[in-house]
Amino acid sequence: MSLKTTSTDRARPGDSRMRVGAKDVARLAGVSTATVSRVMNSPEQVDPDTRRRVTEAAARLRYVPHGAARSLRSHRSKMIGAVIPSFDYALYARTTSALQQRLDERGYSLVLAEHHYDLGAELRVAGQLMEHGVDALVFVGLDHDPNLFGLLDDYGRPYVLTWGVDPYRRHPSVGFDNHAATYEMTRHLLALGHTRFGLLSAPVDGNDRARARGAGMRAALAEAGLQLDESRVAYAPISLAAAQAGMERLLALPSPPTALVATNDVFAVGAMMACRQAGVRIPQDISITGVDNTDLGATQTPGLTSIRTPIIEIGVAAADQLIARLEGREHQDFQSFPIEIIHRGSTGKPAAG
Amino acid sequence: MSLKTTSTDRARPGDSRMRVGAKDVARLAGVSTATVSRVMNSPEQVDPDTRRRVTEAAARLRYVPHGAARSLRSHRSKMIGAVIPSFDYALYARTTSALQQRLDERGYSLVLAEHHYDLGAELRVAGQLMEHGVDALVFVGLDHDPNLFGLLDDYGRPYVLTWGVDPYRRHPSVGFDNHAATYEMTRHLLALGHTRFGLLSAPVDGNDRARARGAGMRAALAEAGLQLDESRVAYAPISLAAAQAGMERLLALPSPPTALVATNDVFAVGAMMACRQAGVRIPQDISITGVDNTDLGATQTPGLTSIRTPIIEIGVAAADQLIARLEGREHQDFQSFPIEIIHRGSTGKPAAG
DNA sequence: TTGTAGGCGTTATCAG
DNA sequence: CTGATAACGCCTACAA
Repeated sequence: MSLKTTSTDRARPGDSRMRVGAKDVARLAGVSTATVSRVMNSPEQVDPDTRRRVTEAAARLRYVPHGAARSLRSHRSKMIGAVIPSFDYALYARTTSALQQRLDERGYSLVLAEHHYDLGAELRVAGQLMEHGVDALVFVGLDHDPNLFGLLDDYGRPYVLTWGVDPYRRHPSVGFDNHAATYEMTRHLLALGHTRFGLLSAPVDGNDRARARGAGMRAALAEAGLQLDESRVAYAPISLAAAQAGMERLLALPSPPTALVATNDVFAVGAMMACRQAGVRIPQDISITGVDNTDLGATQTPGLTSIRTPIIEIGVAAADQLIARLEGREHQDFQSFPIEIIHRGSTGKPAAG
Repeated sequence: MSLKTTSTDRARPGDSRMRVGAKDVARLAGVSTATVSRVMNSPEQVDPDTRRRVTEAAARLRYVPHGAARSLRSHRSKMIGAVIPSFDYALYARTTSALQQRLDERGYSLVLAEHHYDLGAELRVAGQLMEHGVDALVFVGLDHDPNLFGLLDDYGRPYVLTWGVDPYRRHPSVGFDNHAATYEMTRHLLALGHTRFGLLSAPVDGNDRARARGAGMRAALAEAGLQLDESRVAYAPISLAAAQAGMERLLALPSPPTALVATNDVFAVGAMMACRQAGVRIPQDISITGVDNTDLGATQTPGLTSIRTPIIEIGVAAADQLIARLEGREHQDFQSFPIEIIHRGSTGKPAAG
């Protein structure tokens, strides 16, 4: 049995463990609870003098409204749910940070869940967020368990997909063109004269971003009459060590690539490490490119050529869209932000011969 | 009387906008709502056959319990709140990720807020989390607005401070010895023969970690009969650019440091960039050390000597402690994890003469 | 093992 | 502009 002070002690003076409720504020201010509620939710409807009395009483008692009761009655929780692959990954962390800041400015809180690239887990945690009564939901990517959309439909509240724009316009989404990112990058490498390409990618299953990025590269190659040799493709979960291991395999090939496209900066830096250890010079022996333009890549020697993606913009736009929808204001269901190659020292012409 | 569409109506196209409630499940399973509730919350009290019927009915109707109603009645929301400085910062993101994973395993969700190093904002968002009815709270660091603890006391629910251990044992806390981190690092640099030290630190106001790390360095120097020249100290907000600017100032001094202690890896890498641009060689001209042993530092050339801090352990321990307290199980209020120097190429003996 | 019934604290409705 | 009152959907005694 617990030795904790029990709630029966609350009768004792000075040990008032009772929660302060609207009723207490109402009594102190000499009004009804309805008026207290109005002061909290639509102050303009209340006489300034009454309002002041209530505000003071609330402050004096340190009244904190009971969110659950409010949600139950009003069907609004002032919470937004977000399900992301992992925020032990700089990108999603930054987007999520932007999202949270924007929500906070508008008086919303963020309930966050990860799924670690398991779409079944994503479905499960999305259900938990609905259980908590979030007013709207944010997801990453376009690939999801088919049941997710049924669940969302039942739930009947706004949601938005991020980091990609649904080409079929079935689901509101904000992001950028993942396909174009690697397409442009590959064009850049082709222009430098490369013909032997390698690809370091995240597993594409359930990951539309990785899939689109791989496709973008292949499209650019096809336009140049080239085809990606599948033996020069390595898949790895997003971690430096895994990327490094994948790159070691590519370097050990009889004729390794002279240009490596990594689908994100973490992979690119892992590849750089493998090159350093193997004595392969960048960019003299191999050019390496990333996507997302993170600090990790920018601070390498040489600096990593990468694609700047709208990491912050996505978070802000997602927040703005959802809040606009919740408040019945105008909004855009689909938004695609521009991207841009950032040239640094990790790319160059292939070695002659 | 309820006007809810019954389960037979739900096939009707387009009209099923009514939320499915326990009542609907009860009707379909031929039991009372009390039994539905029992199946959800204490299944072992229900006859296996009844349980199965209810479970099936719930699945069929895709019943999602209404968390707000549950919270209101049961005083448990199954949500844990965390307030962190920023998760656009790899460290806190990783700790938070570990925290979230652990909570998820135990059936809790995470409500997250940032304060961007503003203790007033921290107090405010903590109040919001309480409003949402979180069952417990996690904070970063030992420095907080004095009113925060009053608020927490009113709230009467568990909380834990992280990334430091309260020396006075006033507040449950899990972390490590920030003072020791830079103390050990400075000893290492002293042993290499350095005497002219620089410090690159976060602003110490309201940031006990930064303060303790600065103090640890000064303590080691004092033991060696040295004193840190305040002109060789630069303060910067946590960003590469700010750190770089701070380091540029130190490098421009008449006699710049031969050893730089940065209070975290981001600062150290910013300093490295400033050195590269200024043509200052690492470690021949200057040794640089970080704290936290992040990928960012590990992948630099040369690799950054840093202190491994218990980033993951803190998150797991915080989750475990709070859940144990919520469930009335045994737990440790105070936990300090070990740290360790990771030697890489960024440190060496000072140039002769 | 299961059902009945009341209320958690707030807000929406309606009347004054 | 303000007050009285009835839900919101669930859980928990208590009774059967």
